[in-house]
Amino acid sequence: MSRPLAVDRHGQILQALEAQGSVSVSDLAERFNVSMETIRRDLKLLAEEGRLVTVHGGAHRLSNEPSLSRRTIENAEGKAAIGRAAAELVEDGMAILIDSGSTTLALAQALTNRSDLTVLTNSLPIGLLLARTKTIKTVLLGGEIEPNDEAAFGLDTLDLIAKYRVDLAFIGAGGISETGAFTDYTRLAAEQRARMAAAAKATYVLADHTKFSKRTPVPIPITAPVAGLITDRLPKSEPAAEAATRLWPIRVAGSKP
Amino acid sequence: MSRPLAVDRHGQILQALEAQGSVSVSDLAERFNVSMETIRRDLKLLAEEGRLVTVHGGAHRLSNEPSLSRRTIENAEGKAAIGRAAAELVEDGMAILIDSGSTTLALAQALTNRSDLTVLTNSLPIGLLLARTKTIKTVLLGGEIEPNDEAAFGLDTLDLIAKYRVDLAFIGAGGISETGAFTDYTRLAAEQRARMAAAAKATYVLADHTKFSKRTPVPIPITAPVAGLITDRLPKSEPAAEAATRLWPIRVAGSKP
DNA sequence: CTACAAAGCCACATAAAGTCACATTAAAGG
DNA sequence: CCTTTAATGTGACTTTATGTGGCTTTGTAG
Repeated sequence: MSRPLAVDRHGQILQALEAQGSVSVSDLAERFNVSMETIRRDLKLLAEEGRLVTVHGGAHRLSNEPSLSRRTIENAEGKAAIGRAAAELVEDGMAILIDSGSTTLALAQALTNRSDLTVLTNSLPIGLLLARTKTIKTVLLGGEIEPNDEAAFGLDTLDLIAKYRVDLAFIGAGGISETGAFTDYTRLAAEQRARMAAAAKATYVLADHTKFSKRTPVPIPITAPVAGLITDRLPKSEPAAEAATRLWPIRVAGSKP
Repeated sequence: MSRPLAVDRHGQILQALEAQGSVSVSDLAERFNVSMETIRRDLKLLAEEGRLVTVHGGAHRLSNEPSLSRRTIENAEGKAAIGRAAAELVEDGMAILIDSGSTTLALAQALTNRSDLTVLTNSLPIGLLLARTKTIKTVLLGGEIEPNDEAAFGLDTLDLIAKYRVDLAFIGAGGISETGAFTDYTRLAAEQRARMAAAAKATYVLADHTKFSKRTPVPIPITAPVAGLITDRLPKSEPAAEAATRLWPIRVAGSKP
């Protein structure tokens, strides 16, 4: 049997670290189908190179947040599936816009092995991730950085969005209302997402199933037609989910298009 | 039997590498119906030409990671000292602009325990680092990302710089000429650094001692007065260093201000 | 504070990958 | 047609990566 390349694993470990802040030995072992011992050896190696810091149970990024943020990222698997499904919609040569958020980050992860793409994003982790591929042309929509999102929001960002026109936009949402509409936490974020949609020929909303039971105060005023909602599964007997199915074309990641 | 051309195989290997980032010996052997030994010889050859890096089990692109991360290590101690010295010039409540580069990244590191600051930067690592402090207001000057610098350059970035006015700017330089002038690798980078200086009441240039012996083609057209050059030590009998001492106020990190 | 499960560490086993010398084969050139 | 040469394959041996099991350490619930 041929063996997968260890360097690839190392690269992906570092990427996961960049994205999530910390990783656990057991998760990585499961993800790559190798023993925990192998992962430990990987982490030790990367630690010697000064690329991460090992801690009991895993590793975390250097410089910040020594608190072993043990919160495994919420519904990581579902988000990864959404990311892969969304990536399939992206064709070579396209210019696309990717919103900030953990679900959209999964899309960026899924795009890292692509080339001949132009990606606009307001998210710093996404920008850094894609720029490092060196095969994807990346434009960062700058502005004031919101620390919780690690992304730019504000007047400058809106200005920049208006200067571009892309084939596809992938935006996130804070929640989905009982009427099936997408909602957000703040006026600014909602407005910005709407402008992103307006800059694209077609817009897809990425939202995992937990969003159907989340209610956030501000409706996202999308004027452009939404090409689809991509999610990981539709919760039964959830009014928001039922309403959404009537409003938007829905694609459930993993099932046939 | 006629033999397929080896050159074709080399081309396809490089193409696969470009697309996937890494390739494995066993996959290639199967794909081309040749022995693993032949593939190894191919990879060795291409590695000697500097087109890829061989690893156990296969090969991967050279560009992948060691760009910024490697430069950061180069003279890390001297750069950290410069960073600390520059940080002392920053007072609470100030708005400052920090250029991209490994030396300026050291300044950002030195600022992480501060608060009540507004920092503008075109560097993604610096932006992410400072945003995570949550105590420093961070504005990312967006635009097209240059993968090697992991920072934004271009028309959008210049536009954004022009919209702000800051107390201090800390900029880097590619090298220092025999006449003591600061130089850069490209026209665009030089112009952008000059505009950064123009947006500040006072500008400091951060350059470690290795810059005195580096020659890069484009002079940085700074019109605003330079408040000082901060370095880690002045090389003896280096014309660039002598010329610089006559042109700019120089502060050597570690010595008295 | 103790007990116990999870994580880490170390030494050893093993299979895949690498290396090298040598054999074989196909193109190339009189 | 024969010889030469470059490319490729083969087999013996070495090195590397990974897994396994026994034992120690660490973290944490009770």
